[in-house]
Amino acid sequence: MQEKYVPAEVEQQAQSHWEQTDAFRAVEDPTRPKYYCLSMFPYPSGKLHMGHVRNYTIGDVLSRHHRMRGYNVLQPMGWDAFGLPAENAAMANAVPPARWTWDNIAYMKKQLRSLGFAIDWSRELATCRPDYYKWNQWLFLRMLERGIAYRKTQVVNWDPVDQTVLANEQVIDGRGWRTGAPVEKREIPGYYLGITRYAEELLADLDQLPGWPERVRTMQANWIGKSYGVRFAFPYELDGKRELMWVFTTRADTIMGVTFCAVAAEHPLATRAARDNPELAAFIDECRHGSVMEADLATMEKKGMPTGIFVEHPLTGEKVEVWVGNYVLMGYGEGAVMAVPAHDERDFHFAQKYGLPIRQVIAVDGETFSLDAWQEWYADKQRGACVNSGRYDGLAYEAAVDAIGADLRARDLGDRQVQWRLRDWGVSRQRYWGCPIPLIHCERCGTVPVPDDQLPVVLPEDCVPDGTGNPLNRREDFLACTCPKCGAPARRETDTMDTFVDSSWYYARYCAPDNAAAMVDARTDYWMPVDQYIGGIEHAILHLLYSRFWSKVMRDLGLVSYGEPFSRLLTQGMVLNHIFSRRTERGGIQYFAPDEVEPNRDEAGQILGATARADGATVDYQGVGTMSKSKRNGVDPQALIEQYGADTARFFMMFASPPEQTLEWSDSGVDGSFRFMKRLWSFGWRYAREIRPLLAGAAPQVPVGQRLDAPAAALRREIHTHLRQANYDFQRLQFNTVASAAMKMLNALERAQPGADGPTHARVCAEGLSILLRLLSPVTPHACHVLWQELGFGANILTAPWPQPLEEALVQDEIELVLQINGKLRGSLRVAAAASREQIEQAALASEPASRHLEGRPAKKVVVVPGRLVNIVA
RNA sequence: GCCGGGAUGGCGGAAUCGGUAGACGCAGCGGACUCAAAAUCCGCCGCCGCAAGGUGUGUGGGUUCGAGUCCCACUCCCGGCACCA
Repeated sequence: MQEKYVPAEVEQQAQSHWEQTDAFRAVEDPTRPKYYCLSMFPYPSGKLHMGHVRNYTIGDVLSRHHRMRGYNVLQPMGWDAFGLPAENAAMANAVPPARWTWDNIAYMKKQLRSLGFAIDWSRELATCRPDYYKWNQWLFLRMLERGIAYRKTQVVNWDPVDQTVLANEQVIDGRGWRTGAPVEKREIPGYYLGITRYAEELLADLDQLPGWPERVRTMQANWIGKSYGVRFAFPYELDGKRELMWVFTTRADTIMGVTFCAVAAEHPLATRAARDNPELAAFIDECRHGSVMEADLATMEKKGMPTGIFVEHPLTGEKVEVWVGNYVLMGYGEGAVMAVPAHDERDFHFAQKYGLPIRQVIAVDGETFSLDAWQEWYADKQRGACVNSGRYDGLAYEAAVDAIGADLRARDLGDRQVQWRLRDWGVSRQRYWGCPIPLIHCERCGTVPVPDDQLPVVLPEDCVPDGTGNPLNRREDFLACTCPKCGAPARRETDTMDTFVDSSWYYARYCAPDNAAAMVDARTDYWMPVDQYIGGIEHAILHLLYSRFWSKVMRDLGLVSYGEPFSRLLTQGMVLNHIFSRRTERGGIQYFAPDEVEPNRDEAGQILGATARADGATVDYQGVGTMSKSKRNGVDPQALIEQYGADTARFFMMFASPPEQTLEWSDSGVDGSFRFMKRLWSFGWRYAREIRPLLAGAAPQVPVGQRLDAPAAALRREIHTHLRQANYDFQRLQFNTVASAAMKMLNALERAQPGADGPTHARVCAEGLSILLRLLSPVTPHACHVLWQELGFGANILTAPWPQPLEEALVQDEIELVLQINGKLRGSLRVAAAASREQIEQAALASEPASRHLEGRPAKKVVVVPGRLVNIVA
């Protein structure tokens, strides 16, 4: 051991020890409690970013902590290796996505290793490897056999210039990111997975996930969106035929207030009406432009046009005009809605805009209905009762819906129905860098599944996308095949799967990564479900919901025994950084890394804009946002690791804020963490020279019943108090205060002057240091490993028992209480720890501040909070 | 727009069940050591005030002996919105 703290040497020593002893290989062992600790696997974007460091440090702290508490821990790692950024990189650099991806994986793996994570690398997987995605294909075919996977049309963003499908991310203000051309909506066929079949179970099982944050369960429940309503039809006669226009509503109680209906631009009624109405045809064409994103649809201007077609109100027979509305979606519900402008905000604004009638049918006592403004109470179905509704007048929401539902059913025009917001999962992507969908198109036999013994359908790895569609469409060697049914020449499907498929079951594959014959095996039963899953809050809905769905499908196929894959979930807050961008000449968007620009700030230091260092021209400031490859605002932790070492980087990430909170990145503050590491090291150095010799080889625990003088007892009490706090914080996953507790322990040990005070103090000090090193070892494992060994605490800190606070060390004779008068702090009170309420009251009333403030008057009331404070109400 | 979350000194954050607001750090200021600097160590450090004291947890109300914490109304910021991952 040397006096100076040199992180590179310390970390090298610890890491080679772990490697030589294969310390983190996880072996199934039914005699020990298992702990499967999983961090969300990274997309290999190029370099680790701070979000990764945060995520994987949290996972590593938990893994190492549980290991010391006696669990058989599995902490694997892999790569979410398919996806769009690889295609973008390919376009920019003319490198095949496969090559780019594997280079990134190699670099990022080196970075992960340098951070010293306790990962079982023997289980590493990458979703772009055929031995992994073979099982995506295999399970897809099983779903197809059972009708869980099926084909229907989907609406996509279409770039008319590049002649390609765009991801939502590639649409900026309704235009293609590369071409700047207005995006069109286009309907194309695709495959869907029937997640809605599991809606009821996905919703109900949220109650069985107490280890998940409440907010995530709420978000999922709202996303699944179970609602009770009525599906009913408006009859109409057109071209001599009697037809029905179906709608769904959760507000059937307002049915007598319907003054018009609205249908999607793609609705058959709209198509029919446009046949001899060029103006309407033009409007429908206009609706084809713009984005398919819900956020855009919700915020865009609501427009409409009458079709001239009238339908009949199902209860009154009254004529109701049908409009085409750009806000009605064909793919959601029936593609048609009833409009009750008096009691629906969107309908209200639409009616005002186009001068349509508004008919009040709900009244609330004491509230005045007005046509001038939308008011909140209109929408509250728990208040009010029907008016202007004939035989339904006076009925409240539930009763009105019941009566109206019954009347519709009697006429065969509708019934009560449960509706879900959740839609089936569209998994087809018109992209190259993904898992091929294992289907063959035969002229004679139609679409034919690839037989199991021909799996996997291997993706050729040498394509270079150029932005003009899927290059697989031009790969004859991939396309050409024979029909498995009839043997005739046939064509392969070129659509690939959504990358959410890859990430929906990787956690199960880690348990049996080398099984070439099956997707999962008995080892999966040992490790699953994941005991602790850790990942960004941005995955709170989609990834987690898809994984839950996939698990239930695998369970129903008899592949696994669990129905929920993740027992406990920690959603870490995002690491944010400033975002700078600029419009390109073609109307696209270009992002700048924060170190490529010089920010302009106002007097308060707020960033207003910036200039690019490269060309000195202005750049727009977009505020802070999540660190991402596409926005180019990630911070590479490499510099941090090289300058300070992995332990400091890890410690700082944990210390900076609690895991669930968002973290706005800033370099300052790392110095403090490095200073702490240096102080820890030099205290270890001093211990080795001054303190340890006083112990004469004795164990570093204070013997039970050992009498200590007051300063030694105080030091020991402080160490054990911080330990008790830290253990509590570990249990509630608040690691920033664990780091604080470690700092407080070191402060206490340094203050105590242990060497100068003889063997008793040395003993307390040795015990304190042994607690500190064990407490800290999950966070800064390298330095703790070396110090533990060099200072003679034991051979290997990984197998040391987790420290527990001792009652004997915590007892106090006297405690200090806060003294308040009328709720304001006026002093303090020292009392015996065992003092009764009466004794405390008397001591408080007799105190100097009490007599000063009471001036002889009797106190109205004295509030005593045991162990905390006394409040005298004057 | 809808769903979920957040806001505490110059900065990151602490405060466990409604009980001392600002723990632990960063930055800053003052001092020691040094020829000097770096490193290290000691002290000070919410705001107003000479002080006594007052005031203070995004804003405005409320409940309570006592509110960062509970209730009502709002503002701003972040995440998600189904093809970024």
